[in-house]
Amino acid sequence: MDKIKKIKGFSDVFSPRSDSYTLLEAKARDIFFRYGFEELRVPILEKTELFARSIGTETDIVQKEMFTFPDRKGRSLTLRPEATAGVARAYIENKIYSSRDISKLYTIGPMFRYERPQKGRQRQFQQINAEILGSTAPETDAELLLMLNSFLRDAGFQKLSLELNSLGCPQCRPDFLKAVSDFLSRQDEEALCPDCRRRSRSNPLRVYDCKINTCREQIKKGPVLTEYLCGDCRDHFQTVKRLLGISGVQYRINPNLVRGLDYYQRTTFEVLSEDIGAQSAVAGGGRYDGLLKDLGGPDLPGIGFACGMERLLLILGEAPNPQSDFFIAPLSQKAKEIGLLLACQLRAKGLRGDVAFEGKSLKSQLRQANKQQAAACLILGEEELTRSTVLLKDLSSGEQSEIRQEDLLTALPLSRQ
RNA sequence: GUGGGUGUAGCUCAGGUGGUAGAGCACUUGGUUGUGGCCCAAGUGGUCGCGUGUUCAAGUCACGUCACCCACCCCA
Repeated sequence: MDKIKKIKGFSDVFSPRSDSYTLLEAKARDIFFRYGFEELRVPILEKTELFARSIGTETDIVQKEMFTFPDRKGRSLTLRPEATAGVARAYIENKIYSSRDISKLYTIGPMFRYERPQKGRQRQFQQINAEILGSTAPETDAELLLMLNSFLRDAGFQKLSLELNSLGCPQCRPDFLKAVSDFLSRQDEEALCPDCRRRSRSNPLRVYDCKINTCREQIKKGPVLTEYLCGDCRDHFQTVKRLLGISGVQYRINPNLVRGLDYYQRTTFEVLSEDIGAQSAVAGGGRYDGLLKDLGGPDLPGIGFACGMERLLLILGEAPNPQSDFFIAPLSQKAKEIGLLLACQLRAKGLRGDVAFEGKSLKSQLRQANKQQAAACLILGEEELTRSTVLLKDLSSGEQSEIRQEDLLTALPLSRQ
């Protein structure tokens, strides 16, 4: 029989890696709670049209990166490639806006993109998402970034950098796009790389993001986005920058920061790490004021970010194995019963530990206890049973003493505090 | 979708010019009729990714195929 193997780009996560996820999630929940956010759980499967309409039919994500398939009745479904579309859909469908002006929502879970896997990129990956719906105030942008910053710092990330840009709005961006197109069409085609020649027609803004030196030289002479921002966008961007400044958040303006989802406007940002390979963005997001309306909802604004857990954990490295408080080594059949009952009592008091039921020698049981890094081994032999005691061996000092079973709890050394 | 790299024990890897497999770690047991970590000894464990070909003989050579990794692209 052939073994069934997992599919490309998916992974099985065992402890201690799985513990790292839990810990990171817990930190996010704690910070987000303090910022007044509420958790929203949305489906991971949606109608394909939702993503096509929100992310944009011409984007790479929709064109070639989605897990899309027909259901049993022939309707096209897609495993979500990002969270915002589903959150927006849920917000509209449940008319959340009718009972409150502002909604602060977060959601944590798996996303799916059909890409070639590499370091920091798998086909199923875990994201932490936060969205603020219903406010155009630049203070909202700043607050969201402050929260992201606070979460990342709390989780222990030091060397990350924040890049910021404004993409303008439907009033001013068309002028800029036209200027870019005009500029590119006036350039010598030979000066651009083949990709950029294609981009200059399909998605001119992307040319600004090209890493080829000759393209960079060319685009340096091109129109600058910030000079095309309308008054409102300029003020908005200015305020966001000022608020970040007075809050002590370090950031860098990156006028070439173009994001791959069509719904973004005005504020966009990415958080980058230098230490995790080519896929360096650990978080990213921006404002999407037109999205809800485009999805058939009310004309309300929104802003949000997504945080890639695998990429963050790449920086954090391996978590230590969890330790336990006790390991019970019974030396007879009867002792296994007593051991089971004692373990149950200790666990009821909040301690963690195992009982060995395999009937192995004391020597191998102690080896096992040591391997598990248990703080103490409780030996239950014939002599102990007749006296209703246990032999308590402290595994770090090696000292042991015989104590009464009812005194166990107070006598145990603790592995963790 | 396009490149490049790697597939040998549970893990990390050795195996000049072809002669059907090794180390370290891990695991099990023993060295102590009931005592871990260090040490010592023995033991378990391999269709050498898979297939075809060349050959008396293939882990080693050729072709194909699959998987994984890294990068491009794109993004969390």
